[in-house]
Amino acid sequence: MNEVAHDALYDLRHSTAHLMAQAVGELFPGVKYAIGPPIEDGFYYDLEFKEPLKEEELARIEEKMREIAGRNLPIVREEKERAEARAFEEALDQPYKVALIDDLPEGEVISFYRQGDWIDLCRGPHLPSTGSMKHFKLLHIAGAYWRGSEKNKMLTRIYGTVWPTKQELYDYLQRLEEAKLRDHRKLGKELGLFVFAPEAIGSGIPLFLPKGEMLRHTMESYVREVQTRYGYQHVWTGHLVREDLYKKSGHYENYADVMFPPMRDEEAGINYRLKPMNCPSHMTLFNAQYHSYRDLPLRYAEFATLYRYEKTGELNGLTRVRALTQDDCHIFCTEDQIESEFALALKLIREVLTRYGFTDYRVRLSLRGEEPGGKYVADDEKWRKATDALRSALDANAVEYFEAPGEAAFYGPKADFLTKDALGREWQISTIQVDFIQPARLGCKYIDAESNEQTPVVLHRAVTGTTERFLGVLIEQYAGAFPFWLAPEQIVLIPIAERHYAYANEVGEQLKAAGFRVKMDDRNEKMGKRIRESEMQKIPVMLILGDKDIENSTVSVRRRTEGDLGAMSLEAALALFAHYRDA
RNA sequence: GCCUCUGUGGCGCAGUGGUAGCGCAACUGUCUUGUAAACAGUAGGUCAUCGGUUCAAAUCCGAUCGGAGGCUCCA
Repeated sequence: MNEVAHDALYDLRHSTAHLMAQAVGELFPGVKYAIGPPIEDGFYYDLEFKEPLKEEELARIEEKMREIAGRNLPIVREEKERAEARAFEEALDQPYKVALIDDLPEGEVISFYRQGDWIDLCRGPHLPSTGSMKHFKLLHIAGAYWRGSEKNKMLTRIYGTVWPTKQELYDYLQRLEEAKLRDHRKLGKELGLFVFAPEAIGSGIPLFLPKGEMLRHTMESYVREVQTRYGYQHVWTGHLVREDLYKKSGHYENYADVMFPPMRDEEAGINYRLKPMNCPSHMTLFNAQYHSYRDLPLRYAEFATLYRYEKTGELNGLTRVRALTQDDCHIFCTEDQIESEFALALKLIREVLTRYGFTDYRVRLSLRGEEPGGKYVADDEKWRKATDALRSALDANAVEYFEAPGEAAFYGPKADFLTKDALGREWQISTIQVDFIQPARLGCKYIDAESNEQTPVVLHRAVTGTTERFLGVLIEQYAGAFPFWLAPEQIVLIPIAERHYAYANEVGEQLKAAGFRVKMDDRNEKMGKRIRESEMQKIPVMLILGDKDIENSTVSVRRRTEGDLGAMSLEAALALFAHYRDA
């Protein structure tokens, strides 16, 4: 959940959540209240209704809210003793509030806020009265588990937004509309990048059209080139793995239900799994050869398509799929090398994210939860070492981060890079993880300077994370208008009439020879129409070729969104495009 | 998986009880084009699927499948 600054806007949103709760209470007597906090851009309230709430009721609730706001009720704080507070909520038949009171630490003041005859347990603060809440809108209904646990009852959550002025509300709603226009699922269809075919192929498995695959290819080539430059070696480990390996590594215990069902080789009595992660495979590769301390650090990288049986409700366009391609890497090193290897991985990640124009990300240090046990491997000493190593590496590299207990992998803590999609949803892209556990479980060894066997530490690292998700977020970031180097079609040739086709082909061949991705649009359509469609397909450069160009041996360059750049020689155009490609 | 919403030709949409319509795309023809949409014509849909209510269902009800927004999960 996003932390929200405690300011005037926070109070407005918090108070509007109360206003909504009061309206709901008047319209639906007997409704039970859970929690209703302000969030980024708005607020919500979790409620338990006797009957399911229909979306069309939101308008009625809004209307009632306006009426209550119109009464301009003063909002008054009241404090009660614990026993009194508890008895009060019990008398109101508000079990969630009673539970919240029981959770409050001893000695804490228990406060309530009253507006008219409606009252709610709340820490506050709030606006002085209901009259100043004017510019709000209820957005949608969702289910949400009480206390965020799927073991608990599902409550009804109503989301709303509120702003100090009418203009700000309008602007916000406009932003939401504009965000929908850059939705990667919509753009993927419009630009012909990828499709889903749930009936034929299955849910959550994207199929890439030629332009989408060109993007994938460009992205992969680029990362491969960077990784090679940073001393990584690329490996390949296939798609099927014996199930036993995951029992050894600990993945089976934690993720059996997120793996696709096993394929059974009856004759050999062996179960195979579609590979859901690479670590055990890379460690098996490591174990296939003897290693001296001189070999370390050893960096195995792979672009590997993994299969995870994500629950249907969790699938989301390209950002959450069942077939995902990770640019995964496992760095085998000594404890002494952790910090320098982390720094190197960090440098690589920053270089790549910068190339893609990603500046808006934050770093989460994902730690083991408060309560040991659960999925986490129990070895306090190793966790302490791994956590210290990660923290000091982050500090040494002056990385700003926030800590998130309970977000670690079962085998160790991680530094995750999070970025947002068009709708403000946060997605993990890059990650660096420290693992003292799996190498020991899988028997990884190297020989140290004194000829003794040692267990290496493994850093898990992904740069773009998964190609599919990264591409999804990238499409939204650029609104489908990729920079020249990434654009699946970089240059489109538009010969004006049939007699210019031969010249256009000649120009096209020279551009292709220079390594550019060129498309010929020689359809029998008006030039204006072909320009329009190229603009909408977000092709960065258009070359118009007509009588004047043939006569003067030129090409007429049009840059998308910028318009006509005029005629120039092909040599000048090639130099210009080379400049675009490197920019 | 859970809650709410949703499913009409390739795409975007209209049609709330009397057996489907528009725009774009496609196809054919005419036009041979100088920087964001030439003109005319043609073809294309068992209204997601299955079942029910009704004289009659795209329309009402139920189930299933898919999609969306959340929740949970995310090696």
